[in-house]
Amino acid sequence: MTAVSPTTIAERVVEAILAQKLSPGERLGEQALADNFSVSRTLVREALMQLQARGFVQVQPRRGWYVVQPSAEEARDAFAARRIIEAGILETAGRPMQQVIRQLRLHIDEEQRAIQGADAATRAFLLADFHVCLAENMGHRLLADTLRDLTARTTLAATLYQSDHSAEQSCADHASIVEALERGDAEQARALMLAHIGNVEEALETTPPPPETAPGERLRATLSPVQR
Amino acid sequence: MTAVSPTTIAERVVEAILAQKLSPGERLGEQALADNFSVSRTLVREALMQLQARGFVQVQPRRGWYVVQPSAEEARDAFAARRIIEAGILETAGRPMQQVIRQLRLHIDEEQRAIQGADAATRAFLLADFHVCLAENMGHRLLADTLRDLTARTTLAATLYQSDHSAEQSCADHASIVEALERGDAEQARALMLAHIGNVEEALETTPPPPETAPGERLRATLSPVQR
DNA sequence: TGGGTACATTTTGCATACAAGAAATTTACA
DNA sequence: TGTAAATTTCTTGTATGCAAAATGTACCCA
Repeated sequence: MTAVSPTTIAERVVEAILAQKLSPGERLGEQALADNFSVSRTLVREALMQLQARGFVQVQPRRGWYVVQPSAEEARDAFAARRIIEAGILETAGRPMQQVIRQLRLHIDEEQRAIQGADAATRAFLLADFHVCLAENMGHRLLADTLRDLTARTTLAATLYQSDHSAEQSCADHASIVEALERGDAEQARALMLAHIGNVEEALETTPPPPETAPGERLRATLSPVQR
Repeated sequence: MTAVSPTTIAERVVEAILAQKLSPGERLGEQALADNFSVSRTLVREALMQLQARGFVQVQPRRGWYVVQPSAEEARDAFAARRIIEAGILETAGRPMQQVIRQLRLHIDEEQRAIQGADAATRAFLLADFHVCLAENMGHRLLADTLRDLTARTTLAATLYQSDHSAEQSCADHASIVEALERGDAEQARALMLAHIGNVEEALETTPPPPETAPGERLRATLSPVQR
């Protein structure tokens, strides 16, 4: 297998979380991960420390590492943060957005293909990635990084609180946002984005089944790089 | 010495960076840090991986770890991100802010004391921390974390590009922002915040002396917890 | 049968050992 | 004396070893 740095491992785990191959609350055994990537626990631990700093995993001392299980409040926090950042990005949308719009359209095409063909894993990943792409293409690299983490958190919350929000709906929302941008109507794009985030947030069940204390073992061997 | 976890080490290093005890571009030797904290390189590496994920340090493979040296473009990016986030936070400022304002006033008092008495280190730290406090007190914990990293970056840029912006001016800006909030004039607060960030950004020399390739060795022993 | 204690197993936390690459220094030679 | 090759030293990258804590299991006794 090709060389695996701690950063690579961290990436793979994030992909797996976003693609719902790792559920919130799931335990991440150091040795299990090490075996999976054919490296020593040292590298795994370094990767996990990175992910801890980014808020993807928590560690309970001497107990183990767990995929974060956002509380309802933390989920609301993440949505609130996203609203501020994404609205802000669209507010400052300048004129020359030909290239941006082209890129986003390509992304939406990908989303649509995924909705028809691919698994829920890839769908969720792409739907979240749209927001990251938007930020990146608008020239906000740092905010794109932040959004990558925030969308991961909201996606996690969606699986945890059994969202029934449809991928089709999200994809349609994305399309109308891009249309507004194309018309040069940044204000409308902003409004649509806020509505979209609101829809997704409201699709979460407000009173969830008490987050099962995750006996979900088995670290599915599916930590391979995301196939798109 | 009391127990030092990787996270503790990371915190100390961040404090040292914010307090300008570590300059941008400065090399961080693993062994040097390990000796400093009386731990093994393992813990230091784990801490550095955390800091890498948060954008505080870079690693050049087989060469070493360095405090990030934001390019002019990256600095602009960080300011842009801060504008979006901080303006967004003030935009959504609700009514009941008694407690928030009290806290912020206390912080400003601290800033003023630091301006008269303390070293440049503590001053810079507190001035950046104001923005983190604001976010935190407004209930945006996640954005507060993000701002901690972003303000660190802009502070770094300020030392790197020889900002001549005065601490007094910043502190006065902070005070007028809080005053606007107290009047319930969120829109004004937002405008003042944008102006404040703009002032700080413009104080950076646009064409800096080519960032000296940092022969700055010597990892000052001053990684002790910040004294305030 | 139920409960509690002792023992075994597993897993994390941390240090250390060792290999490999980069930089610094010395040596060789023109 | 200056440049290039060779060697030494330093530093990072990764694995492994060991101790401590937590969990699981067997056993004993009432």
